Amino acid sequence: MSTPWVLHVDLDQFIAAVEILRRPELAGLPVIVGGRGDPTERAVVSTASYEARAFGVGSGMPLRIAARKIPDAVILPVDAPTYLAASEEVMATLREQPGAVVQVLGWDEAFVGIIADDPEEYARTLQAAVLERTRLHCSVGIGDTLVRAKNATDFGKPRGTFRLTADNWLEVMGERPTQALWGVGAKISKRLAALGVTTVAELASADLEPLAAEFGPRMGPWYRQLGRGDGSNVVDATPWVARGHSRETTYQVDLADPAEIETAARELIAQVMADVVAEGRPVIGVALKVRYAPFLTKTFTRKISETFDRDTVAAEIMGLVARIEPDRAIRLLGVRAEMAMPDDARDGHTPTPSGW
DNA sequence: TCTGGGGTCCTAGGACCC
DNA sequence: TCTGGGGTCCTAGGACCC
Repeated sequence: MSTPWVLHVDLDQFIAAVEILRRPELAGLPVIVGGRGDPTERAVVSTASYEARAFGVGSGMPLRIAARKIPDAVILPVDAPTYLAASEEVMATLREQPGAVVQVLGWDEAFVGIIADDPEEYARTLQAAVLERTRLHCSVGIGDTLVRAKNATDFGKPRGTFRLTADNWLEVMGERPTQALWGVGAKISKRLAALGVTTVAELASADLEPLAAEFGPRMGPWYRQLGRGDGSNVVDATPWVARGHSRETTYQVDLADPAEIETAARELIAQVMADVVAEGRPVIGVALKVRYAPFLTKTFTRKISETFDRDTVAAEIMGLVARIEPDRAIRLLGVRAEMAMPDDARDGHTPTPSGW
């Protein structure tokens, strides 16, 4: 009998794998991709190859620390256009699979909705197609909901498949910490622990009232649902519409001079406006993010109720720049423009990690 | 060891209106 | 004289994801 399934396709060490494709001599070596490839700069690791991960290096780690852990690692700069091109080929391959509904989640992952009676067989065919077309390996999580498919993928890595359904969810996930769930990070898992909830099974059977009191009427119930693996099984292929665009830069040397700060802000504004003009949608809000050294971040926002031209948008942002506290060194500046959404793109929705 | 850059969504509190 | 109750909008901040 054919039933609906959700597949979660995740490329194995995607960025590192793409780099190794064009430099095959790097295969088997600890490869780290991050920043401009210079470990003396302020930057973090985007992806580490499996060989590098064996030394404890992973995404998000400061490049400087990664280089210290693996002195002879190959450190490469991030080359976004190349990864995007590889990603588009992978996604095109997924869309060619019979009956596949594809929802892209990022460069290296997607949900694929299918109707099949043997989802493992479908997954293996899909993996072979991706490998043949792109020479990239992927892992596939199989589930009866989006959440279960997403969580299943880790158990299939690398190059394998794993199935999580209502039948084996608690058996497989129940004793794991809540942070293993997609959408529960360090902060939320700590607040859950304060309520006496440390495992997935405990979250799945927790009382709603304390959860709602702690996290609000929407997020409280949402977390318990995550703990159960329940939720939608609908894969949505609707093209993604950006809510806004932003640019931010961490300066290698902290900024202190007001003239320098103004120049930096104007550069970011020009970049963001270029993105917005390419979209052709009106700007309805702007924001300025400031990180004072060493690590205090502040955000100033300004909502705009009319459609403003680019000069007015720039002027609004410069008005926010004027609120930067003087006499404090600045490590990061970010500028963001929020755009009006098309009428049909703001339907009611349930809370979702990273917008699916 | 010292923390990138691009996004998304939720919550709390104040202002303002009736 | 003292201050209800509901609603909406805006701002700031927090948390998470890849």
